[in-house]
Amino acid sequence: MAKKVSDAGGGRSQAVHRALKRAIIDQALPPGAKLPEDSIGERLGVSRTLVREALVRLSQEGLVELRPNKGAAVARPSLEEGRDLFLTRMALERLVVETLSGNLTREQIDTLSAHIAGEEAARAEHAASIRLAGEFHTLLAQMTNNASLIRYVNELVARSSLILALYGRPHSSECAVSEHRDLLDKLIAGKTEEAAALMAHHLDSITARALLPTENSIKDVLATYALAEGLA
Amino acid sequence: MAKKVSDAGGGRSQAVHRALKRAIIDQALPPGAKLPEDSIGERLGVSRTLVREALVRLSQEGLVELRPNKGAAVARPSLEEGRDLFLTRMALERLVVETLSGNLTREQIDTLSAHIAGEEAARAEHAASIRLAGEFHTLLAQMTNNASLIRYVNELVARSSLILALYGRPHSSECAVSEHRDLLDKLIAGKTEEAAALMAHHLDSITARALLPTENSIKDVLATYALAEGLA
DNA sequence: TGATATAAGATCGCATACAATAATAGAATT
DNA sequence: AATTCTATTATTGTATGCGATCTTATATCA
Repeated sequence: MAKKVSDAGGGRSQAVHRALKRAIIDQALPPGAKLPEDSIGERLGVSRTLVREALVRLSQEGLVELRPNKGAAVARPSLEEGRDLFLTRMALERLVVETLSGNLTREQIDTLSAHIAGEEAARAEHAASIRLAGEFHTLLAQMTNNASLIRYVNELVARSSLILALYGRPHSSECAVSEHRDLLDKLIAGKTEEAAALMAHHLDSITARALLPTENSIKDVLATYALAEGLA
Repeated sequence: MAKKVSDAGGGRSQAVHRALKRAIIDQALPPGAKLPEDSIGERLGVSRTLVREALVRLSQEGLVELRPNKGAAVARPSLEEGRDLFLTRMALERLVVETLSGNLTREQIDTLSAHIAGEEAARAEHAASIRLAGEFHTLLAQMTNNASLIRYVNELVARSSLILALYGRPHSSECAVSEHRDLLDKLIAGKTEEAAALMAHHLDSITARALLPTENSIKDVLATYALAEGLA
């Protein structure tokens, strides 16, 4: 039984997929970045075929755009798409919360606590902080053991990083870690409705920090001019 | 500008994807059916490459299973997956209802009414009836104009047909058409909570008709034996 | 000089070829 | 006859090649 050269498990196409996905989420490949099959394959040591397969998968996940005859690029979701995405996230994460509330095992609680601690520790590093914040949500989803739910939450969280990259404020640490802590407390206590409300508020804050500021800044700009013109 | 030979739009791979998807949903390709790349390609007049691409997409949608080195097959979701799927569907379709309630345009109402009429008309034909029932839900989702929501509802509705094929009762016309009618009425009237409740009940019925009967049938079988043995 | 046309290069769409793995059938052994 | 081993065949995994399409640079004309 000859050992495979070097395969992180599950076929080399999946490896390419994971590599690209990671690069996109970490914003090493920013929204809009061109993704030529040749160069990627060359860089990763695989043929265009496998890159293509990975790109198809990524496009299905909404992380890359596949423009016919014009090549693939990292997706640049519109503001409307961003809004819609967070609405959908809210519906699904409410289900997550409802499923988990009062049903967390000791082990799960420890895992989540440890993760939150990790978030607090990594507060300084911008890149890691973003990733960890997202992982908290996927971790919760994971614990529901609901395959569809897990898949969709994973996808939406991944795409959220694109939204934040495009429209998020530079300095905002996307998720207030304390909100994660509070949410966990409610989940442990089995206060389902309070937990759901917290999750809603939590996602709303993220949305507000990312999507609304654009509108606000317009208003701010106008306010400045209004003042200059003596218009209240 | 030479015209393309015959392409229903958007690349031939997508055409293969649509063809297979349709065949799966119509249950022409039942759950578990093997999907060899070259026979499909031969039949559809394309190379394995394109078939492969379509299969990858379908696997991402949860309609086919991609067993490494062992070929693709139409997915055979477990009962648990079925349960989870309908739970997730419920969360998303609740959002659909909330979004639409009281906001349907005259045109949309007409479209939906016409569709329901179509469902009533096709009540006899088993295959068409299944498809139309699903399309009612995707039609509703479409009207939200929420891209993520649309995609996920489409996916889940498609997969639902697999669940029903596997675990559904032979004669049950999956969706009671009257429930669609009632739901539409509530949506028009803007009675959001009632509409949501109706949708929940509607999906619950489907679940019950599909998932629970398996347990019931076991009981039925046991009942038969019980009778034969003079028990109960 | 600026705009348009045209040719060169890069990149994609798709088919095909070959290697690797699994499935199958047949022979040999017990 | 049943079972294991082996050879054959079918099917998948991946790379590569060629024609088509897009992109760009260069040249031509107003």
